[in-house]
Amino acid sequence: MIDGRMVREQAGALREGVRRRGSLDKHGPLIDRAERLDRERRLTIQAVEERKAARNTASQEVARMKKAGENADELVASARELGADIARLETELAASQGEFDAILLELPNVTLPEVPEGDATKNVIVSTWGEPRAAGSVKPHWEVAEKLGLLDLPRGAKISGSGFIVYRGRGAKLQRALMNFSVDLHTREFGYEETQVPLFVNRDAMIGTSQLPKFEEDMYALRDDALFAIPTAEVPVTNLFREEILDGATLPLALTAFSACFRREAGSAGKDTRGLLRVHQFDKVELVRFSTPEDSPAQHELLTSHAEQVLQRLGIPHRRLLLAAGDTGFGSAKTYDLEAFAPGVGQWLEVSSCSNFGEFQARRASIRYRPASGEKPRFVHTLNGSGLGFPRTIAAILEHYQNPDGSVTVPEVLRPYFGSDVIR
RNA sequence: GGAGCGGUGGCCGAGAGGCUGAAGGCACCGGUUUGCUAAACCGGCAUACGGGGUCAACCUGUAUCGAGGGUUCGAAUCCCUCCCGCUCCGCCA
Repeated sequence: MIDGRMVREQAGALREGVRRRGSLDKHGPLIDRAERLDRERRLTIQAVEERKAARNTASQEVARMKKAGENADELVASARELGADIARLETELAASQGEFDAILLELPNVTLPEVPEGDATKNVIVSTWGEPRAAGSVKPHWEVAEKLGLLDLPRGAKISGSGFIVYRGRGAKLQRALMNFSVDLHTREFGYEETQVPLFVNRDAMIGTSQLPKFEEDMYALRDDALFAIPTAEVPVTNLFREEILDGATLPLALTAFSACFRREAGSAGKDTRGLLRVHQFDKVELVRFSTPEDSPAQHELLTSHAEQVLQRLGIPHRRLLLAAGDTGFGSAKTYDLEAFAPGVGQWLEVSSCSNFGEFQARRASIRYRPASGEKPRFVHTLNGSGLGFPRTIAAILEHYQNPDGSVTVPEVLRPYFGSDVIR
């Protein structure tokens, strides 16, 4: 969340931030309201604390008088009145403070200056890698997959619903090869610590990484246990250090996690949902980094390059997009999307989204670091990106590596993990 | 699921209605001293939010002893609910 102090000291920057996202109409009035609440809140704080100070001195005087054997009844009575006053003011304070806090949770992060303003049409293609095959020159992945027996979509729909994928045989194995290859790459070459984390997390964790309260309808929830299925391993991994103060010397921290991810995709029914394009449950390797504020822009480039490396080693043509403010995620200050080209469906598919959250998540989750012994704790910057999301990566492989006879060549780096060089 | 015990500052650990923002120790920082390392001694050492201010270092108020409520003039201390940990029993694997 943004710093509450910004409401008082930099309301203009906040307004400019939401304007660049194209949501001034929606968030502007919230900022106005927050400014009023902040003034109200501080006046009430003063009033409450004045009375508490008076009560504290009175209480001490009562203690003194009783010890001296004097009658303190009168003072006790007046202190009791103060207490009633305090209770009333505290109710007021809780109301304005509560509303103020709720607004803070609703306000998106302010994007960095280099992020273009406007909606997705203003996204910038930063770079392109590889030679995409002509759109429509090959069959869409679902046709190849069906012919080769890699996916069983009807049975997935039968046991869980559409958007729940059953991988079979070499389809399942391809996924496992992808997992082992990527985790090995990130741990061996790029220095990430491998983690395995819970797939269900509590509400505090979801708030910490800013999935909640805004996007509750997109989450699967186990209401009996007050747990949510994670939409990405970003949630458990980033929250690992919630309410902790890290030793500055350990930064930057780099963690990776392979996990299943669960998304209800409410509101996107029927949109790009064929085959592996948009599913409710999928596997992904996530990269998470924690850094100092000064270092986070460089860490962001580094993390994005790690995700890109996966695509390059796989030999899949792809491009990097700098998302415009309006297309940048709620909590992100800057996001690169990596898109792989899938010639069968003729589309660029988002396979990774690499974001620098600044201190937005760290503030919510209270993840701090001490720069050096004796110094004050500061919020870390959190970053994460997928490296990569598997269904769309598999879609890209099945299309890019498709041969005229309908077989699919296995990318070279996967062969040691997959066990053969072609799926036919 | 049942029973018992426990949760206090960066860490360990006292305290059992007012004298406790919290003894003592460790760690850490500054100083003195010994030719280096080490030791000894002295001093310092929480966070958040208000207010004031020649506004990053100063003064002042409030809150914080797992969380949230309650009793009281006053709660780390008493009561209730919840969370977490440990031990034992039961249940499931």
